[in-house]
Amino acid sequence: MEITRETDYAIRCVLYLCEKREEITMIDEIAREMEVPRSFLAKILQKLARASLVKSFRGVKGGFQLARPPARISLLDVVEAIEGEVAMNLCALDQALCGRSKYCPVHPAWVDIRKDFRKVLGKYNFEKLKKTGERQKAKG
Amino acid sequence: MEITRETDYAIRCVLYLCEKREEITMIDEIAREMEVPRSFLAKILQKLARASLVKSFRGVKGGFQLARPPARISLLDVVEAIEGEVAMNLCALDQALCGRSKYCPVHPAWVDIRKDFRKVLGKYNFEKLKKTGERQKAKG
DNA sequence: TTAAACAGGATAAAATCAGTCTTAATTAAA
DNA sequence: TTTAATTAAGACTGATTTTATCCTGTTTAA
Repeated sequence: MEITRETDYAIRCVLYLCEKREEITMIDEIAREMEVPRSFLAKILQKLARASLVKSFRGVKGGFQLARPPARISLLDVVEAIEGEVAMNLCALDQALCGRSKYCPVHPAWVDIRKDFRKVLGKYNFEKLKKTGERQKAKG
Repeated sequence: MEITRETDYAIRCVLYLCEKREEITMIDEIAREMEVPRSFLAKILQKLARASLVKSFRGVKGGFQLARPPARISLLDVVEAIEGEVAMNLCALDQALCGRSKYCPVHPAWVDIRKDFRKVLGKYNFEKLKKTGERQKAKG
């Protein structure tokens, strides 16, 4: 049921890149600032890049940059970039994975639940999260 | 993000006990009919009993029985009986588990998301699931 | 008293998670 | 054109969790 630590790291990472909006930021900096192991973070950024959430630049002065505005990146985007398609039960993704499929009374429920979960996670974009963070900080 | 196989077994098990409403059913029968390893199922039934979803009877003629009507057992009940409190991020359960708590802009989101997820899972009770199953069967 | 059932703890194999390491490939700048 | 800085990709590894099994003890109907 929980997201993995990897996903948690990924979220921190996107959050950091949101602050650095126009700049190209190196793995080392993100790793240091967000307290994520550097080599693990490298893998995570690769996944985020493959999902087109960040752009990568190789070579000297290389690094990473958000691929679109924070308002257009949701928690769902990040979770699915790292963990693959969200679903509480794999049978909700593919009927074939559900051995007991045909007469399983729970199957339609899992399909609906998956839809609801995706909607909930999709509601939170990083622009919104950033603002919440700023309000918190203001309150002390 | 996914429920474990254990939880999946638990759901099948409750489903089976729903059919047997007034009877006391032995582990062996449930295990055989629901295709769940017997010794694993024994553990699962213990958890369901501790969560007061089923009643257990020891000794000769012992077995298990639903502790309340199917309409009053939800998917949330079963998932939490097996996996503990539902949450995508542990920080949503306990501020203290969240090292970066105070200024983490995502924290309030996890708390909301947890609430939504619980609500969604709570919507499905076993009476409803049973009916869906019957409709499916009728359609062939 | 006995046999049939569940309770609970110890143990173990398999899978997944959370990383590390090494060897490319790329690129700005000397 | 060489070099140093940077990411890309895959192999590998240790720790943790999942998915069980087994054994001993307790309860209870007959």
